[in-house]
Amino acid sequence: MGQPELSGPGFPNSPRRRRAPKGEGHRLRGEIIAAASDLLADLGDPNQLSMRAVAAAAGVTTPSIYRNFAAKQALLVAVLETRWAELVRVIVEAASEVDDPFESLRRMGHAYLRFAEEHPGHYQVLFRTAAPAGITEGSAQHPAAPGFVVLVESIQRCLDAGVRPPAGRDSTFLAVQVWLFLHGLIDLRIVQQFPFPWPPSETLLDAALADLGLGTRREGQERDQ
Amino acid sequence: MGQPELSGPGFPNSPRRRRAPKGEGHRLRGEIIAAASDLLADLGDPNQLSMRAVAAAAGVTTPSIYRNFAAKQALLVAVLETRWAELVRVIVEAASEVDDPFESLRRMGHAYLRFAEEHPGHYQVLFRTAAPAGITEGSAQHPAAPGFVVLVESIQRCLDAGVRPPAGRDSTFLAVQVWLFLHGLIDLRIVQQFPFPWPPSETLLDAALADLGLGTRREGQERDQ
DNA sequence: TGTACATCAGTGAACGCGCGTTCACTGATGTAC
DNA sequence: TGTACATCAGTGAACGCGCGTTCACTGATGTAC
Repeated sequence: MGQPELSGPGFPNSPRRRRAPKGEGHRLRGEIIAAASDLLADLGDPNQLSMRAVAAAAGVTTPSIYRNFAAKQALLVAVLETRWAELVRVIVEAASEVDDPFESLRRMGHAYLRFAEEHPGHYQVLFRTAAPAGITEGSAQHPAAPGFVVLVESIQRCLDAGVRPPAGRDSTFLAVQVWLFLHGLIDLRIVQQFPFPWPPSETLLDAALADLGLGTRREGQERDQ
Repeated sequence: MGQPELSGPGFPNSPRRRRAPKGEGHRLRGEIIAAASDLLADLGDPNQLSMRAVAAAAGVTTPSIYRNFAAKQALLVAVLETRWAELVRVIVEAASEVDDPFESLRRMGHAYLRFAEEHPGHYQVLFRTAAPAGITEGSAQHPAAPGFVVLVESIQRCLDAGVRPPAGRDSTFLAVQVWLFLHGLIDLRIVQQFPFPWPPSETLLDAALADLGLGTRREGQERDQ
């Protein structure tokens, strides 16, 4: 019982999409980005994303996409920008939840983990797609830059609180260490789903922070010089 | 001047491949694996590898591949097996170069880094391709297993030498930490070529080992209990 | 030593498919009179 | 208020391409006699 759902463009009796008022054709643009983003969340690979699938998900025929995006690459760039903004927003929010710099850093890391767990396809796409056109070697203009800056600042606040890091490490070096560890964990465990009896992600992250002297210690503090 | 090189199957005047003696058709099998492996070293993505390209690189027409491999997937599995074996071989060799457990561990890590730097496409493929058929959740049968075991043993030797690791960590946990860090570094820096002013890889690795109490220290040792 | 024949490694052509993209078209929306 | 017309968001059909795979075939290798 229940007809298979044959509707949308391309199917018999498909109702034509109600066309947008003049000058507001760009409304569809947002819907296309959202549709492509949703599909990428599952696929995790831009090569697997077809313009036909995006069109179908947006409830539109394929050529309609080309009114809003010159080519597939342009659509991908637009999706990437929204996903980067989302990731940065999530970790900045998490970091500003509390005042204690160590707890703040910890929450950032956990938020980063959670983003990857909840949207593995997006995490993959963020790092696996060539940087948007116009962004070259310098890291300053990369959409990841604001997020990394927040991490460095968060660690600097811990250092300012009196932590003595291992010899010769500044906040940038420590940020790189934290980021690499988190990325390795996410990529192997969540993205590649490498079969392995992994310890809990939170345990691993907290251990890594503790090893760098950035853990949230409740006793035996050596934070004061 | 100089004719464009039009030779090989499919081109005019192409010399037919000299056929192998009877019963030795499997000789071609090895050449196909080698050709596919070479191509993957550059591509880093099995989806980008075409059977036509493999055939051309092996100096043979496409259908010839199907005498040796039932399908593309079977060829990929065969390539993966050779690449995993190579990676394990390289790190085992590096670890056995010296007796000192700390220096041995350090050399393993550097060998792992070097493999990824020299064959980024292969490193990518090892972790990005679904495990060969028949290998499921248990990690024991995964081709990476022997390599990981060597890492755990190497770290255990350091612990046996008297190192006190951070509270409650055993050699397996420490091995996971080292591996995740290395993988994160390799994936972001070498595979994804993420634009960033990276510190030298060796510096990062040595710092990570030192943080875990596994560094090669020349003075101020606290290894003895 | 010579000839007829079976084997099977490798070939050339073609299959059906999904892809990104293009094109001429349709018809609701909005405006001019 | 009513009608003719311009605009342009969205459509349906098709393009050329590269892909994995299949098929009937070719012809050198090796063997039987």
